[in-house]
Amino acid sequence: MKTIGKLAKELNINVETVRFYERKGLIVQPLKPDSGYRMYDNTYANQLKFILKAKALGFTLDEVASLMSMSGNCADVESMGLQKLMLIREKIADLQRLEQVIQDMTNSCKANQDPNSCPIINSLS
Amino acid sequence: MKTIGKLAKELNINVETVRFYERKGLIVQPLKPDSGYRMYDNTYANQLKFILKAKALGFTLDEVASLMSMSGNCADVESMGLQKLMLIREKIADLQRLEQVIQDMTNSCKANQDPNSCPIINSLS
DNA sequence: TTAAACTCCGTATATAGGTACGGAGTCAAT
DNA sequence: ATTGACTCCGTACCTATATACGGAGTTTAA
Repeated sequence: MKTIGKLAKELNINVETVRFYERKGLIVQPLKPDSGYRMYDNTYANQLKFILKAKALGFTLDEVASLMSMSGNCADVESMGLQKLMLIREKIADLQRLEQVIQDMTNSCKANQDPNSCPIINSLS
Repeated sequence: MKTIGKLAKELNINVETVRFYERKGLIVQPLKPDSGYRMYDNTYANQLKFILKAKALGFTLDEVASLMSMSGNCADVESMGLQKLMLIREKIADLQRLEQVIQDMTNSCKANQDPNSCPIINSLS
């Protein structure tokens, strides 16, 4: 059993973040003995690690809450994963289009002879 | 010369957005005759189109302000474009790694026989 | 035993890029 | 002349994800 400070330090996150996740309903408020201090056991650490990993995969906190409430129903979880996958692929495609446009622009800058007329500015104007 | 409402409609943006860009310093407040109404000429429409195009390319409003203040100095503009290009490429690489991870996860869901144990949840736990 | 460190709670602040509101004044069409 | 649409301004609100603050109570270590 550890206080919120120890827990946060162990997970390398902020104390306020733990309380924030509690307010968001991602974790439940743990028992608070006489002192009024929250006391956490390892199941809390594991839940928080789950949250952090899912977040790192690009799931929003609301989505993390959903994942946690699915209690392992594989079809539901897979469906959410596939949905996220589609979004990721769309984002990649968008960024690749953007990459092409900006690369073309900067290339025409390189080819440009007149330093006071910029092809990028011109193509935006 | 048109009022803010006509201008906004022409550009398919919100009146409040025009005022917001003014507050941000992206455009200057135009002359206001007796009525107190802002009156815009075409140079404003062109400036706003510039802003909208640059925004669509992923430049932040602060960056757009910089671009506009460079007054066509091509080297500076090119440098900002290259910087943006690097960021875009990093984002693409990040997303592609993510894509791989989530795809592997959902694939192992498909291969999973037990509907009450989910490989995704397990790998997050 | 006392001082430092920690925790409590509610609320405010931050980012980016807007959107919404409300009361008062103005313009345009009938 | 009136009514509806438009504009003014300042300010509050929105999303998402936290972080910061302040005053009061608690624990811990020297």
